[in-house]
Amino acid sequence: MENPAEKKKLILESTLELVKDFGFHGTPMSAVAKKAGVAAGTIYHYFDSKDTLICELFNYITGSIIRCVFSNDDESLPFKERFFRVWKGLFSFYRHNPSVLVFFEQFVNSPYNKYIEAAPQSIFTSLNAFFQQGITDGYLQPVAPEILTVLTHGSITSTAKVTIRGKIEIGEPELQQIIGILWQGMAIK
Amino acid sequence: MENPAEKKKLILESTLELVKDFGFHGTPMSAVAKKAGVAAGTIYHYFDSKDTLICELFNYITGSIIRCVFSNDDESLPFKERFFRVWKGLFSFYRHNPSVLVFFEQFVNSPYNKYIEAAPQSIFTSLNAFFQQGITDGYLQPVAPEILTVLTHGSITSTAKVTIRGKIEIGEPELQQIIGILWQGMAIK
Amino acid sequence: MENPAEKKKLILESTLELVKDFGFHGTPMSAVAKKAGVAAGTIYHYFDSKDTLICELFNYITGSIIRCVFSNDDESLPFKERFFRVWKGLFSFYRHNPSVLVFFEQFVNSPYNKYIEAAPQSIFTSLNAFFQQGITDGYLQPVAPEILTVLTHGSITSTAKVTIRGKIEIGEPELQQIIGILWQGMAIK
Amino acid sequence: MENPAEKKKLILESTLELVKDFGFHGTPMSAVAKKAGVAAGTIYHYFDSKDTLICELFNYITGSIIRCVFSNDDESLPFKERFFRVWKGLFSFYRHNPSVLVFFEQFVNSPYNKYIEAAPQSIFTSLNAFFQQGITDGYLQPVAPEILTVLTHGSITSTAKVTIRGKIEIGEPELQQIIGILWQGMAIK
DNA sequence: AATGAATGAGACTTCATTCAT
DNA sequence: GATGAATGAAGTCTCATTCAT
Repeated sequence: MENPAEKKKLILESTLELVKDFGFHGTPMSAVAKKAGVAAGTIYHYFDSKDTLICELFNYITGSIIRCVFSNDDESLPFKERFFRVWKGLFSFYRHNPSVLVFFEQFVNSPYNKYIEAAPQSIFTSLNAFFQQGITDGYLQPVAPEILTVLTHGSITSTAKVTIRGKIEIGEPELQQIIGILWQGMAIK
Repeated sequence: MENPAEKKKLILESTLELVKDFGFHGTPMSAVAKKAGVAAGTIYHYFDSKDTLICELFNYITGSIIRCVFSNDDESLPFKERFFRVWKGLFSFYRHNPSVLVFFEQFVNSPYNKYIEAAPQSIFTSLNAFFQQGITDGYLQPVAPEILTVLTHGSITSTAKVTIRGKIEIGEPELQQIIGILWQGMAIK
Repeated sequence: MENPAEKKKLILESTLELVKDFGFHGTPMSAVAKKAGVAAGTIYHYFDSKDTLICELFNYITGSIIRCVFSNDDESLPFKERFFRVWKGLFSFYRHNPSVLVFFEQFVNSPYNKYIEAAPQSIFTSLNAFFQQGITDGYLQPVAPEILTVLTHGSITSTAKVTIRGKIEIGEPELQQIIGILWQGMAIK
Repeated sequence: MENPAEKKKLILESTLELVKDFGFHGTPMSAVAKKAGVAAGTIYHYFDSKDTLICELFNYITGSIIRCVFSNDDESLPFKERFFRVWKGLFSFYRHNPSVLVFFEQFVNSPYNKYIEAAPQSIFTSLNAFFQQGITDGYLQPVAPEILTVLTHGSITSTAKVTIRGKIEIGEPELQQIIGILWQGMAIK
């Protein structure tokens, strides 16, 4: 924790956990400070304001989500398998990092979303590229890749949320059904 | 505005608009009062607290969403057409009532969601019944109807959100593509 | 309750009960209205303000206390017995009407006490006269009657309070001891 | 004022003065802050709530009253003189610290009194011990010491209150009379 | 860099009082 | 006379932010 970068990360992670449980407004800076084990004033050495902290946290988790997508993709595999792997990889990431999913959803549905424009990177950009390639290579129907991105990401987050809440039992067979429905609708033939 | 029920509705609608633009915490009771044209104290004749107001508003919009689903369905039509009509009806409703969509998403992704259990009605219940019937009647694949509900509602809200934000141009052809993808994946044959 | 005087009394009694349990500030006019079974506005037909209500209630209970003192006195009895009867009568009254005692003590120890000057009657006036007579008739030591009044009333309220709170067991023998101590100290010989 | 303990004390003393003049509800936190020369929010670093502040203030003045009793007692003196000294010491303390007396009386006669059970110390405990010793050593009549405590404390506060209000002229001779009455009633012989 | 006491604007809420019915 | 919805001033309390140490 002596490393400044480490301390900044510690503050971000603490905020992430708290926002999951209590929301933006249920998370005072004092609570972040306490969870991170630093003084309230210290946070302001790393972030200009609470809003800045929230926005930087969004960029931080966006990076982790994008890395997840890339780490699960393998261009040498058949495209159908790539699609299944990417879907399941991102689903698994959200399922096991519910605080990321909850924060992401809170952020994009809140007034903060106006800052998304300014974000240096986007989950959707990388997924768009993935689908563009699938279309170009003749595996997917020729629709706007943005549409496939939205449908896919929406299905992942929706499924992850019901799974996390435990309202529906989602096992491996159900996942196969869900991805299969999407694939069948999106694929050529 | 003379009718007490009207005034309560007026407060709910005012809150809905403000939450769309400013979020829960960006919407002080004083702003609700001002927009509704009542004194701050008056709100407390109709709602015990801000939390109560928020939760009642959730039930209020849930009712309007459910009515939308029912009003667009017509059991005498072919199931495929019913699916398209319900999807487009709900999409259209969200698209033209963005404050409902934004509030709904903020609510379910916030700590308030723990009060959903206690809600008297649910959007998902009515969609579940719709899909159960499609499965029973042999039009849809035999997967859990809850899964079809989640996928369908997720696709509607995701599409509505990108449409509202204007990032992607979504016209009638694109809608047909999107619903077509889902239908092709979900339908038998 | 149809009689206006009855309704005024009803409001006073309702206030008395509530103040015992919740104090002045813990007793909103709305609670008084509810307990009295009238509308909030109705109270203002009988009392100008909450302060007026509180002060009139003080006068109201002062009257009941004074009547208690007089009703227990009997000038034909020996003075010692009169003293014992008055003491026990007032003690018994407070003990069985704790709301009167609590209200009285709250009132005299609060900033309202500045209105006592304007009160039309006083408990102390009648007790002063009682003791003056005892002094004049040679039964009590020649000290200022106000002093005897204060000592006596203080002993009654103090004893009543500990009795009501149940912290000390006060039975008939203890009462005899207490009054005996006072009498022995105050009486001649 | 640099010492944190000093600032806490400053807030307590400010509250004490204000409550004397305006009562609990006549003393907003903003007034306490102003009198103490701190910001409103600062009070909440030292006390969880207004109720906590009031209760801690009760404990604070209880401590000062108990110290007064002890500082005026001297076990080497004859018991009668000890009694006179303790009575006059406490009387003098209340007389010159009317805010303590007024606060104490307001507190014990208010709904706050339910918190007295939880108080770490009590005036009555120390007086009880004093009287128990007087009984054991054969100077006082064999009645429950709690009774003597109640009578004595009641006589002190009653006398102090009339003195403070200036309604009766209480000089040294009158004090002697009052304590004499009590002593004569309580003492053996 | 780090601390955390202090600030004070502003949030939620209460409630004495009014007044149209 | 009676009602009770409506008012809005004022109260308690929170919390993002600052700054002397």
